[in-house]
Amino acid sequence: MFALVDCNNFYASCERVFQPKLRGKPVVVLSNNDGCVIARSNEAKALGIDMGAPWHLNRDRFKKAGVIVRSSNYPLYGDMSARVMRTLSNFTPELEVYSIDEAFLNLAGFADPEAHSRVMRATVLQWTGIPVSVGIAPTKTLAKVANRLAKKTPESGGVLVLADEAAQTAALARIELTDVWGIANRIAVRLVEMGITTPLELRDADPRKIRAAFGVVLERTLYELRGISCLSLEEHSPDRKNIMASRSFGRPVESADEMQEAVATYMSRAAEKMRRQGLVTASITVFVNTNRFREQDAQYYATQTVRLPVATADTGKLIRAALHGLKCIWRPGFSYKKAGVMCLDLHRAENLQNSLFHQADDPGRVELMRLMDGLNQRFGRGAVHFAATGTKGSFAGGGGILR
DNA sequence: TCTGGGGTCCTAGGACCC
DNA sequence: TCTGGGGTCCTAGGACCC
Repeated sequence: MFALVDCNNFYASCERVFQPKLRGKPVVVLSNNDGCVIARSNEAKALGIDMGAPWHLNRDRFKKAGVIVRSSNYPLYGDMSARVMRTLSNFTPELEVYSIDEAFLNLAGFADPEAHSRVMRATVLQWTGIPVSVGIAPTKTLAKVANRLAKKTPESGGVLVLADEAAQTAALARIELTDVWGIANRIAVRLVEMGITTPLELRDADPRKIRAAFGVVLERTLYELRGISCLSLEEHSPDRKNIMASRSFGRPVESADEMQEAVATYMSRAAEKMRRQGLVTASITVFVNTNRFREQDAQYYATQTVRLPVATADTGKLIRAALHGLKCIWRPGFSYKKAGVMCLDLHRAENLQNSLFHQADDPGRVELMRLMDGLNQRFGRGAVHFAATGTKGSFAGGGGILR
């Protein structure tokens, strides 16, 4: 049995923990630059406020309705998330932190998963102040369905189990195609064109047809809806494959100096993230965009990928590379709205020696190779392993004999 | 009439998630 | 004037290899 624990209206709930006067009131949290709505309390949802609603188009309406507005505070949400996850880990041997406000739990072996989950839910509320909902089912996709219904059904007390096929069928009859995990608008439209208009019809469709039309991902969803588990719990999150740092600007940027400053800032933020995860990058991409909402303006989007001679997380080197990339794509005369950097080709820092000495004529490389050859001749091929960190164009590192 | 049969790697684009 | 910021996976097609 899987349980999906999802924090209710997470960012809005975090704001409430420290400002009790917000309880019972419509609260929304805004994105960066107060651009648009990214979280709503139940009271705000009841007023018909949409996710993603642009703030500047709704300011007056919110004011009239007495909506309380907060700018987002990500350090707070990250901290609250860690507290919730720590609390959950007391209730299961296996926990997958799926997002900032969601976790999958393995509840196999618990005699009464529902009772267990009710205690867990009460404990999270008591210890952190965050209300959560719990959906329990034999597959992750059905646990998502159960969670959604737990939120929609006040009588459930925030915990809902879909153990048998009868319960699952009744549950699937209550939701739309796009409520199913993995189905968004585009796929829903194509499914409807095929005559599949509800989650139940998808569950009971021919898996081969679904695979032929949509691929293996949706085929898995179909089986998961039947209660056949295709997605397992992933306790240890694998290394990131990309790290991005980007922002929309509050006002359009037109000067190259200002843009350089922004790109340097994003690059150093990305480098910090990378070091925290023990990673280094062998290439970075810089991108700039004009404002896509201003259709009357000339549009320009550009990216430039810069390959690094040496994989690194060194902020100074990365900023120099990013600024070089920016120079290649900078076109004066445009009003830029957004920019960012992305680190690709990530490696674990401890495996750095593989990417560090790309350049055959690097004096550090030459010296290292000579050393390694000598040692490998004495101790056998592959006997010597070097861990190195690159700084200032040369190398510093240590080696060890593996066998 | 006949025109190998596999592989891998890379990139771009499309779709999804929170 | 003002419309978020991150991520993942899959597929198709081309280059290239033996």
